[in-house]
Amino acid sequence: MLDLQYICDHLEEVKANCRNRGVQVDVSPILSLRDQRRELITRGDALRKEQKETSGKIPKASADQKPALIARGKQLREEVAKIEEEQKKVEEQLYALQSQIPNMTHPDSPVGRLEEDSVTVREVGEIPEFDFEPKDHVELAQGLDLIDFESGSKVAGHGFYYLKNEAVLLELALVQYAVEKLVAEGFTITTTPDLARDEVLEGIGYIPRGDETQIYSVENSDLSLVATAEITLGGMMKDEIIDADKLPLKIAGISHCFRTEAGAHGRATRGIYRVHQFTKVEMFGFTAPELSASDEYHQMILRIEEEIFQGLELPYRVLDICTGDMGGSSYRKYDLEAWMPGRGGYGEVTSCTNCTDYQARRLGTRCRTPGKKGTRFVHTLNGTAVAVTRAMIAILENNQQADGSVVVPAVLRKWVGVDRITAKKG
RNA sequence: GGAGAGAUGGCUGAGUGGACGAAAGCGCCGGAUUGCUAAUCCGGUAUACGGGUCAAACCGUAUCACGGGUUCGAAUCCCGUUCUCUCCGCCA
Repeated sequence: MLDLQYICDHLEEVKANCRNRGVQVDVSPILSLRDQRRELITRGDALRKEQKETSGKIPKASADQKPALIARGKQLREEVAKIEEEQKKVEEQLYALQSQIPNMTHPDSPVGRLEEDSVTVREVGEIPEFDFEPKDHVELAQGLDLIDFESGSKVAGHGFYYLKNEAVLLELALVQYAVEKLVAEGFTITTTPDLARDEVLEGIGYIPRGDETQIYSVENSDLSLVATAEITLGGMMKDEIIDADKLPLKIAGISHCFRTEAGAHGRATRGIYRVHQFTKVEMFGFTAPELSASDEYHQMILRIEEEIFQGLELPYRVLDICTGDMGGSSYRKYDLEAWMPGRGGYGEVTSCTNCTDYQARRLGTRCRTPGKKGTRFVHTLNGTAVAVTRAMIAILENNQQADGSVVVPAVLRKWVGVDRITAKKG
């Protein structure tokens, strides 16, 4: 969330930003709530001061002074309790309101509401020309016995699948390839929990429970299945103070991602484009709280994402995501969309976001500069290295041959073990 | 899952109802001193919130895992939660 003081001092900018983002929230009450909070704190502090003084006098007081002091102490206790309750209520309202306000936006982010308002920064790679009718990944997978949708549905329902045969090797290869790249880039790699506490989800900006939620939650617990390792990677530093000279922290994680995809019915539901579970290698960053630092990190993540797809020899474009299409935490966001012949268009394969201090404030992740007083909230960033299912679609569809076989990208062959995936005999 | 022990500042660790934001040591910062890769001595060294200020200084409040309770008063007593450790069970 945004800083309360910042919101109050920049009310018009915040309101304009909400409009650009397509977020409907009445920001106005925040000023009076802020003032109410301040007054309650001032009054509470004064009462607590008297309370301390009163109770401090009691041990030294004479026997006939004591009853009056104790009576006053009791009275003060009640008054303090009342004030504290009021303060709690006001702060809850403030928190609820603040949580609805999205992050401020990079001045260069395109303003718009729809996906189409995002701006293509560049297109890289050759879109393949086929001298035959190209298949989509579902048909290809069927011909090559790579994905078992029927068993997936039977066992877990629509949106689940079994990868089989070379598809399994391809998944492992993609993960290995991404990890190898990230290690070379100086990331600390992790495998993260696939579940996380609701408070961590909330800190990152997810709403774990409720009608519209994208999150699977575990009953009778405060745990939810993670939608991305962004949650668990960001959560690592919850309530931590990091030495500023250790920044940026470059951490990556492999996790499964679980999404209910509520409300997404009918939208690209074919195949493994939109599924309830997939494997992903995610980059995360904690940087110094300066835009120069987080911008630089953001560009680095984007470069790595591009290099990963260039290495796979897949055509893609980079989108500068418009104000209306980014999440609440985002200050700026780029997507990579790979060409997917089966859809006859581009499909999102990665995404990278600079959240500035928006997530850090709620997570309580700060940094301290040695020798300087105080702490500041760090900037956080996240980006996809490889989302396995999406990358697999792009590989299968772009690398398909007239005979239905699929050429394995050269960089993955050492793990897949073959140059080409062909139909099984028999 | 069962039994027990524990959680104190950057770290180690004392503190079992009032004089405790908290001893001591280490670390760190500043200074003094000594001809010697260092030692010694002195001083300082948390964070958040509110007020205050151009900015500081400063003032107040809170914080001894977290949340509640008892009490005039809680690091200290009681309850719950989380986490850590030890032993047992189970298990990959």
